[in-house]
Amino acid sequence: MTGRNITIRDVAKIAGVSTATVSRALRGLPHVDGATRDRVARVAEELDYVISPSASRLASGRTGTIAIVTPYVSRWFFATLLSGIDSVFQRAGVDLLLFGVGDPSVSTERIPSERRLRGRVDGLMVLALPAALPEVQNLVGMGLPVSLVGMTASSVPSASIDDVEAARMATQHLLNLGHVDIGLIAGDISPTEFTMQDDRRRGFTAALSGAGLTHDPVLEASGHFTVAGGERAMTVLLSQPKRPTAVFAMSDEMAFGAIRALQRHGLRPGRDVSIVGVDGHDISELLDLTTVEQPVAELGRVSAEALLEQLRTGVKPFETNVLPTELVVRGSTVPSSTH
Amino acid sequence: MTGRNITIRDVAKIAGVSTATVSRALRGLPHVDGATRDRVARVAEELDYVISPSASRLASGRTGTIAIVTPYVSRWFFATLLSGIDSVFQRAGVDLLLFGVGDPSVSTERIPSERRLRGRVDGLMVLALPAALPEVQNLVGMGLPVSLVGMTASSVPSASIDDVEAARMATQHLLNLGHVDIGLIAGDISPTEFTMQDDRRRGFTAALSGAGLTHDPVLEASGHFTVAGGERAMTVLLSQPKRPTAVFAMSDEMAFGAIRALQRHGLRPGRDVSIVGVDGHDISELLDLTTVEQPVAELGRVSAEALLEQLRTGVKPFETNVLPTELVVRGSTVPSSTH
DNA sequence: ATGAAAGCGCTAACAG
DNA sequence: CTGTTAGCGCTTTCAT
Repeated sequence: MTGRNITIRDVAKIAGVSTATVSRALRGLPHVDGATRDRVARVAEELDYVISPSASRLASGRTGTIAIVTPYVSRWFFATLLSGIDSVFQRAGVDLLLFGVGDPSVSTERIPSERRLRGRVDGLMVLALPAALPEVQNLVGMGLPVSLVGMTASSVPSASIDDVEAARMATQHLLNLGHVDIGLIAGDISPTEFTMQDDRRRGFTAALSGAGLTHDPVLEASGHFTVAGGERAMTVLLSQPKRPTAVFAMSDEMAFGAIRALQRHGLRPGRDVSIVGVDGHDISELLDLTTVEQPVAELGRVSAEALLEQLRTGVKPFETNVLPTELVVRGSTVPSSTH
Repeated sequence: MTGRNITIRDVAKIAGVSTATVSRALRGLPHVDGATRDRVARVAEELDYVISPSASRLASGRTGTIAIVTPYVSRWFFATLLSGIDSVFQRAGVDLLLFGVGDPSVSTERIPSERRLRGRVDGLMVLALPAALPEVQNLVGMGLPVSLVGMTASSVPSASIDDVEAARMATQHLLNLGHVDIGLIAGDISPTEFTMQDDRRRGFTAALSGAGLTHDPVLEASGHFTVAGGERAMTVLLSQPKRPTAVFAMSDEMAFGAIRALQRHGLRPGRDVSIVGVDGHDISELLDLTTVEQPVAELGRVSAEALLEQLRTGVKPFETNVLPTELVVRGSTVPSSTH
């Protein structure tokens, strides 16, 4: 449209300096005279000049881009993480490359290969993917700076919550209310290598043990971490001779489904069966669901900052950030009536 | 780690051809002998060679990347759009650059400037931003291929629903149930240039007119398109002498808030006040909310495909895709008791 | 069908 | 503090 694009050379010529100086001046590098810097800046401004990213990248070897590898992009937890991550990198002027890879228990083929990423990004963030998956291990081990959220791997920076503790808190809350027959809506029956799930189960059983109880397998059903799954799971639990008086759902979305199942059976959460979840989903307050809140956007932010740090200093922050969770009591949990 | 990166030259040398041929062969360009192509492919494979994106971009002028400019990334509507868009471009091997710009009525400074985008992306998608904003007009007018979702602009491809019709359907449903005192929970009081809102209001009033009614301003409150806002709006409506027997909320999230307000007042949606929303939010079924569903992920997909088409053929698809909406009746709307 | 060669626009030593 | 000079690794005419 407007003829040839303007390049660093145009700026250099008009400002009466070399391209190298323009480059230094515009990037805020040291060893540039103040007056020179100003002049260059002014000329660049006037010409509406922008550094060509492709050229800059080719010459410098840096991409100014990081990849985000996530199973889902639209589900609440991931979308919220994403917004936290986005806020950090946007401020830093780093571009985000989004890789939605789908449910890893269904297929892992969309997890980008090392080849796909190398030379394309300066670093990557991996969100709540099973660390044990070979594809994920490749990502983490490829030498690029990495930061994790909702998962951990040895000597890789990460941000997550203490899932054992979160589940323990939720369960302990039910115990404190006098419940004994406590049901569990877990994620998936198949033994994936997904630690989060194991951790939450461990917290659940630990709380029971602490109260001198043991987990009756009859009181457990799988909710696949979805609303629909939670509903099915609760329905199963309700159709048994031994009904739980309270249920711990491993996620709020499954708890939503459980609430729905109760309503379908003419039962009311709280009054008839107590329900507690984990997450602090947007909608939980609306549904009056007791839950253990985790600071989701903050998890994204913290992990993003760890990666940014690494990108800037070149030093790998060795840290595993564990953020606090909080029990928020609402109407879905009440004292056991047999109490 | 493994010494120097391998380049196109390595492949060329080993395959015994020129770099030009390697380039053609690997990109599937014509005028390459079948045998040659195979040999090159094999060598590249063995060497685990990948075209350097930066170099390729610099040389070709194409980026293989498109920008997504969206007010929010974590809110349901946008996250769902994003997943639809992502599915299209990921299959096409196009990278997504995410620009979360925040609520445009609060600040527009994060909307990327033309400078920030030029040379950085081959095209862009703009999601449900007020088309009248100067910053948005800049984006759309900068000459890059553009595709819109949830908004329209003359001679720019887009995908959206008929907001007038959606609102009309919702309102007509209430009228059909015998309601007369119908409240409106609108988005924002300030007259932004955001067409969606105006359209939905127009559909609302049109339906009323069709029934020989007029919209009483006393029955309107603003819900700011959020759950909390919807709750406040409904509370206002309930505290007036003239209470509506039914309410049309311009979005499901506002309807959720309205439901919550009803509950707080000891009222039940449906039985006491009928509520209908627009969106088809994930949670609507859970809350038994009657709503006019729009195909959100599909909107993203359709618009993404329009952009892809444009990128590939260079021809601008002139079309404004209007996708159908559907009234889904649930328990939150019942016949007027005065009927 | 293939090769030679000229860039793409910038950065990074190295000199000065 | 500033300029010179090689590239970065590919794509793309233009020849052959």
